[in-house]
Formats: sequence, C-alpha cells, structure tokens
Amino acid sequence: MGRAPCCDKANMKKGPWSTEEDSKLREYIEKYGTGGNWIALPQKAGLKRCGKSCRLRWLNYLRPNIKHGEFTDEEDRIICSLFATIGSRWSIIAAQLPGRTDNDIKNYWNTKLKKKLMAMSMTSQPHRKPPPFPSSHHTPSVSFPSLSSLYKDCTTYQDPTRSFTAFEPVSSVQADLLNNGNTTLPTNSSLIHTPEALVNYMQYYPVKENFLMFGSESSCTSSDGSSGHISFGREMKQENMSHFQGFCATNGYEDNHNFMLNPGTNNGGKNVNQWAEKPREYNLENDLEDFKRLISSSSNNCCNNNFIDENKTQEKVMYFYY
DNA sequence: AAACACCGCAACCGCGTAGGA
DNA sequence: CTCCTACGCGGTTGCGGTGTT
Repeated sequence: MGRAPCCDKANMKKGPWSTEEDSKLREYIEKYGTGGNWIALPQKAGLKRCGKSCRLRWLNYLRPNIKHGEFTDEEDRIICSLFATIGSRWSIIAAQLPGRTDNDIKNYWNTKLKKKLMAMSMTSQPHRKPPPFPSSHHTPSVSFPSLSSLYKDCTTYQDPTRSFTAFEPVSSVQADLLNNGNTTLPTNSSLIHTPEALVNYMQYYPVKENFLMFGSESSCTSSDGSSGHISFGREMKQENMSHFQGFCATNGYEDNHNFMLNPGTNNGGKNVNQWAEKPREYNLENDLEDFKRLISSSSNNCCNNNFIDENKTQEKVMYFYY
C-alpha cells in the first residue's frame, strides 16, 4: 500500500506556471500570508495546484528578494566550501547565500560548478588517467584540488543555532560516534589552518570509486540517502551527525585500511555505519606534492580564472582522477 | 534550413521528520 | 505511545532553448 497522495492529483494542474497563476499566488500570499498551511492555500487562492507546488513556486521564484542570474565568485567559493564540509545539504548552503534558493544552488552545482571544479582538476593534473565519472545520483564527490582552491580561509558560516567552519567537522558529537567504531580520532583535527594540514586531513577521508569523499555520503537516491537530515534550527541529534563521520574515520590511512562507506543512519535496510575494506590502494604520498602545488597555485582564486572552457573540454571535465 | 545533441532550469516525486491529535 | 498530517528536503525528470552538424 503506497503513500497517500498529498492532494487530489487528478484535479490538479501540473507543469509550468502561467503568469496568471503567479500573480494569484503572489497576491494571496502578500495579502494573507501562507497561513502555515500550504495544502489549503491553493484552494483559498483560487489555484488548481498542489500545495507543494505552490510552496515550491513561492520559495523558488515568487518570494521577494530572490536573486536570479550569475553566481559570483564569492558565492562559488561559499558553495564549494560548504559542499565540501556538509555535503549536499542545499537548504543549509542556501541559508548562507541570501536571495539564493536551495533549488538554484543545487542546479548550479550540478550543471556548472561541479564541471568547473572538474575542469580545474584536469588542468591541474593533466597526466591523470580518467576513470568513469559517477552518475549524477551518486555521491557528489569533490576533488581535492577544487577544494584547495576554496580552502584559503576556513570561512566560518552561520546557521540559526551555531557556526561552523568549512572543513571543520560540524560537531564534536561525531567523535563519540567514531570512537564507537574502534578508531582513535586524530586529536585537534577539526580545523585546518594550513594547506599542509589540509593535505594531511585528506588522509582521513573515505574513498569511493576512486573519488575522495567529503561531507555526507549523499548517494541519495531518495530511498537510501535522504535520511538523517541535519536539523539546523533545532537541536542537533546525534544520529544526524553520523553523516559527518567521514571527516576523520581512521587514525591514519597507513594503520587502518577500513573506510566508512555508509555513514548514514539508514541505508534502506542495508548495512548501517558499515566498514569495508579500502577499495583500492592509492599513493597519497606521491600526490602530496601535486596537492600542495594545486593549493599554492589556486588558493587565490576560487573557481574562476583558472577554469577552462567547459564546452571545449567536455571530454576532460567529465572525469577526475586523483 | 533541418535534424540532432546538449544544456540549464523549473517543477515534480517520494521520503524522513516534526508536531499535533 | 501511536497514528496521522503536513512540511521540508534532496534527487530526478522533462521541457524549452541553444549550439552543432
């Protein structure tokens, strides 16, 4: 037995919104507000739309002060940095960018920014042989060089209840979680103040499909990855923080070949907090110089001037190999 | 000029969760 | 405590626009 639909879809209009619908919705909300009830709103406003659809239209398009158009370099930097820190928590990222919606940022990331980062990675490491690029619903993997370009200042971001710093594990709670996994945390690993520290930090990231992993495992088909939302604005729950276990899941890659592959709390009934053998060997030491070079070469530019023409390098930018 | 391919964005879908009954 | 409803989120889809052949 399936989930009950949120509304009677048979009588609901779908697809693009007309200007008439837009103005109806805007006028109603400006006059009466949402009333805290999106389900009832469309009927009151005289719209043949699902409440969810109205909400989305309002939040993503009609709401005042919505910013459309080009993202600035600063916005790029914030997005990348936060993505590296917390993964695909678009609503949280959007909260740091006034006027931007989570949908906007998500689209921007998927269609442009990710490619920019990949392109930059390729220009930085042209000798690398490309592996297959993960499909779009796979974990959003951020390459190290791209992060290095964003690294420069460990920006601190705010949310309603706390602040956190890019590359900083978002909560100390994870230390407890990790210790439960028979691992010893590197002490004082929560902040990275130098490029070298960042490189060292990389040793603690799990690896999947030859990609370094940052933030959450958000492979996220809706059935396996969307659990454990971070409840910013409310007290953080411990299980929610398990997404961040990937930040420092071992006491050193040389000592521990296990990697946290599924840091989520629920993986569709499959293994939870599963430890698995490191999928492949990699020579981090050989890459250190590359990483450092990338850091120094790109630390002053975020996702901008160093980017190559994505249209002309599509073959390249679809791959990144570390 | 037409056909095809690609891209970007708006919108939809389904799930997890909060909160009230 | 359980159930139910609505909300919010993140992943995915589909369409229209643009570029390429």
